[in-house]
Amino acid sequence: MPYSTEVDRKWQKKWEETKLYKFNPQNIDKKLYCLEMFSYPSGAKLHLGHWYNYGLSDTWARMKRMQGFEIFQPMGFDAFGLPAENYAIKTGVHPQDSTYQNIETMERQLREMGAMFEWDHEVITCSPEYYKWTQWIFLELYKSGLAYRKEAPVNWCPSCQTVLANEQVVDGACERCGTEVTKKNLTQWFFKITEYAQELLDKLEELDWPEKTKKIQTNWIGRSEGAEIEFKIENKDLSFRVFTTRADTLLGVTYVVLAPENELVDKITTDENRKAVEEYKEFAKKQTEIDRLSTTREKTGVFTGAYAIHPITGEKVPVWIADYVLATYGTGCVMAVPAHDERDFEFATKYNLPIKRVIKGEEGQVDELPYTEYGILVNSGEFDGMSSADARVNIVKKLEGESKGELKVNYRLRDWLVSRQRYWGAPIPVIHCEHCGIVPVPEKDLPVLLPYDVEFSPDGESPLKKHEGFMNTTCPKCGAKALRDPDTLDTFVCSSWYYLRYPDNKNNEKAFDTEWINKMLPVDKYIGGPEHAAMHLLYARFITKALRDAGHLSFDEPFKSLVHQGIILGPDGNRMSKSKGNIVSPDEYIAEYGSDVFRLYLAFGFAYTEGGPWSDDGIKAIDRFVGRVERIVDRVIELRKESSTDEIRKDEKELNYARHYAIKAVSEDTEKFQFNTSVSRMMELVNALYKYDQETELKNVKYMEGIIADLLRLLAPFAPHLSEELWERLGYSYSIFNESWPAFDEAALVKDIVEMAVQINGKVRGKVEVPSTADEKEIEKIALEDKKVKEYINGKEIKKVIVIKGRIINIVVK
RNA sequence: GCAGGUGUGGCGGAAUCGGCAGACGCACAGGACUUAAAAUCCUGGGUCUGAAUAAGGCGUGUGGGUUCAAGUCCCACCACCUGCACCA
Repeated sequence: MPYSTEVDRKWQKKWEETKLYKFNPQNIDKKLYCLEMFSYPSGAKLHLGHWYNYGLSDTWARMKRMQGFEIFQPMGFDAFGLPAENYAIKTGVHPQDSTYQNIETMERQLREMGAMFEWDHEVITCSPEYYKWTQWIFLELYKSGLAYRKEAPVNWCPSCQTVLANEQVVDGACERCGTEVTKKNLTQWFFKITEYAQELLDKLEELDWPEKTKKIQTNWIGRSEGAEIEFKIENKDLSFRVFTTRADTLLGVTYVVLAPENELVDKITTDENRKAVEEYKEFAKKQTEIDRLSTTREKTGVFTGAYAIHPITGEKVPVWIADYVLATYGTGCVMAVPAHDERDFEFATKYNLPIKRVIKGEEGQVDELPYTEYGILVNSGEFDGMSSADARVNIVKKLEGESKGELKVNYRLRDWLVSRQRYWGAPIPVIHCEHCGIVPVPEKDLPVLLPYDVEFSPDGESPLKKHEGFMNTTCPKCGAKALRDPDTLDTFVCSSWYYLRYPDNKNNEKAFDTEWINKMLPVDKYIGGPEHAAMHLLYARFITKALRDAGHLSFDEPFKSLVHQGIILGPDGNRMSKSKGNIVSPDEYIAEYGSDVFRLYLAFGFAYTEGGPWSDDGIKAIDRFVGRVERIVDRVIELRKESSTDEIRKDEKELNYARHYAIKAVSEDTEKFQFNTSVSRMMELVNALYKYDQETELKNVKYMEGIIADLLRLLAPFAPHLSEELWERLGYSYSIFNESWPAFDEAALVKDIVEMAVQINGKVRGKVEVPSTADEKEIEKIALEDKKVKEYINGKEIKKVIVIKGRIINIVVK
C-alpha cells in the first residue's frame, strides 16, 4: 500500500507485537542511554516542540541502533506542578484527573510518533510509586545536612493571596492577575546546592555540552574571588565582615553599608535614628519587584547613627543602611569606596558623604572619579605606589595577621528553595512535633500520600494545612500528637532525578539499584530545550553529586553529552502563541501526510539547534520526496523482470560514488544532529538513481537495487514506517532496523579525474580536469597549458603558482 | 550596563583546517506527457550590463586590516535575539 497513516499504524502494531525495540540488559556493554527531557502534561496535547525534540532524537537513536548500540530510550511525564493546579482553580477539574487524562492523550500521540520509547520503563512523577522516592531523596539530603529550614523572603501576590514560584513572576508581576509581586518572610526548606558550587563549576569543563549552556551555568554560579574584612562597631562589642573584590581600595572607605534586613541593624541603631531606620526598613520591604528591577532608580538609604572603626587607619566611618546592598549576597554588608565604585559614588554624592581617592591611573591615563579600573595606590600610607593587583593581596595579608581579614571566594549561586505553599506536588516528608521538633518520616512510612479531597483555592496558606486528616499525625519519635509539614516540593525536585528511576522504575525496595544504575548511567545523550540551562540542568547535577556522596551511586555527572533543539516558530516568523493565532498543530499534518513526512520535514526544514519558521510548502516538498522514493522502489521491482547487465561501467561507478558519498555524509551529519544536510544527501542519491534510470539504456538492475537498499537503510531512522514498508515491498526480511548501518567505501569516493578551478590573482578564470593521481607539479603544468588560462597570463610575468591538491590552483601574475 | 549568540539569493538553509559562495529544497520560468488540468519527468536560474549558450562588473549586516586566497582570521561599528542584572 502507498505510504499513509495506515502504514504508520501497521508498523507500530508490528513493532509492539514483536517487541522490536525492547532493551536487552544482556547487551549492557553496548548500552546507549538516549534521553529526551520528559514532557509536562499541562496542555492536553503534544505540540510541535515535543515532536521536534522527540522525533529527531529518535532518528539519532535509530541510527545508533543500526550501528550496533543497545538503545535505552525511555519516556515519562513531569506531572506535578502549578499549571494543573491553576487549571483546577479556574475550572474546578481536580489536578489529578486532568493530569492523568492529559497523560493518556499524550501517550497515544507519542505512540503515533513511532519512536522506540520503552513504555515498560515509563515514570509519572505524580504517582505515589514515584514520589515515594522523591520524598526519600529529600530525607537523604536531610540526613546529610543538605536540606535545612530557614526564614526567607518569598514572592507574594497580594491579590491572589498566595506565594508564587519564581517562574510565576513575570516582569515583577503575578502571572495570573498582573498585580505587582512583593516579598514576604516565611520559613522555608532549602537544599544546600551552594556546598557544591565549586564542583559544579569545575566539572563543567569535562562535559560535552554546548559552550553557551556551560557559560550560562558558569555565570549563574558566579564565582568571585575577593576578601572578607572585619570592621568593629565603635563603643560596642560588635563587629561585622564585608566581602570585597577590591581590597586594594580599603584605604578609600568613607562609610559602610548594611542591608536593611541585616540583623545587626537593630543592635547598633542609635535612639535618635531609630525612627528613620524603622521607616526605611518598612519602605525597603514594600519595594515591589518592579521597583527593584528598575535600573534608573535612585539609590536610597539612611544613617544608623553608629560608627565603625576602619581596620587599618582606626578612623570612624558612618554605618548606613541601603537597599542597594543585598542581604543574600556575600555577608550582606559592604565597605563603600565612593572614589572607585559607581554605586558608592552615586550614593555618596547624594548624601554628601566624603569621597577619598586612593587609586590613580597609569601615567597619562584619564582617571576621573569614580575611577573603577585597577591602578596605583595613593593616600594609602605604607601601600602607596603599589599596584592594585599586589595591594589587594598584601592588604589582606596584613589584616590576616590581626585576624581582621582573609582571602575568600564568594558565589552568586543561592541555596535552592524547595518548599511550595501549593497542593499539586510531593508532600514534604517531615513531621513537626512540639517535643522533638522536626522529625523525618521513617522510610517505612513512605510515601506520605497526597490526599485527593483538598480545598485548593488560594488564600495564602498551603492547601494541605486545611486538611485535618492529612495534617494530624503522631510523632514517630515520642508518639505524641504532631503535625505534618503542609508544604509540597518544587517540581524541579521531581525532575532532578527521574533519569535515575527510568532504568529501574519497578523497584519497590529502593529508588534504584545502585549496582545497576552505575552500569546504565550516565545518560549518553540528553536532548531538550535550552530554557533549562540554569535550573533543571544544574539541579540534576547537584542531586547526582549529593546522592553520590551519600553512597547511592558512583558517577559524578548525570548527562555526559547534551544537545538543545531550537524553537520552531509560527509561519509568520513569530513564536507560536494563542494570542497571535499562529499555532501549528502536528495532528492535522500527520493525518494528511503521515508521521514520517512530518518528521522528515522537521529534519529537513531547519538547522536542528536553531529552529525557524514553519512552512506549509516545506512539508509539501517532503511529501513529494517521499513519493519519489516510493516510485524508484516500485520502478526497480518492475525492472527485475527486464533484461539486465552484470557489468560495472562508468554509469554504475558514478552511481556508486553517489551512494558512498551519501553514506559518509549522512553518517557524519546525523551523528552531529545535522539532520537537514543528511536529508539533502539522501535527496542527491535519489536524484542520482533517477538519472541512472533515465539515462542508462541497459541497466545493471541488481546493482541499482543494492543501492536502493542502502538508500532505505539510510532513510530508515528518518522515516521508520515508510522504510519498513518499502523494505517489505522489496521482499526483504523483517525488520530494516535489524539491518546494520551501511559502511562507506573510501575507494569509491576517489574519482579518476577531478575538476579543479584555476584562479588568476585570486579570481576564478577557468577549470581544468586533472587525474586524481597527479602531483602538484603535474597539476601546475596542466593548468598553465590550459587554453583559457594561457589567454590570461599571456605577456605577463608569473610570480607564483599555488596548488592545493583537489581544491584550487591560484596563479599570481603581474 | 555585563556576558553570549546570530546576520549569506525572493524564501528555508549549505559551505570540514582560510581554497570554485549559494549544496539540497521551496517559490518561479521553460519543455515533455495529456483533449485539458492536476500529478509526474526533464531543464534553467545570486545580481547587474549584454541579443547572448560571448565577455565582464558587483556580491555573505557596515567600514577597515592580514593573506596568493576571507562567509570563515583580526580590529572597529550597526541591527536583532537570548541569558544575567545594584552580586560589592
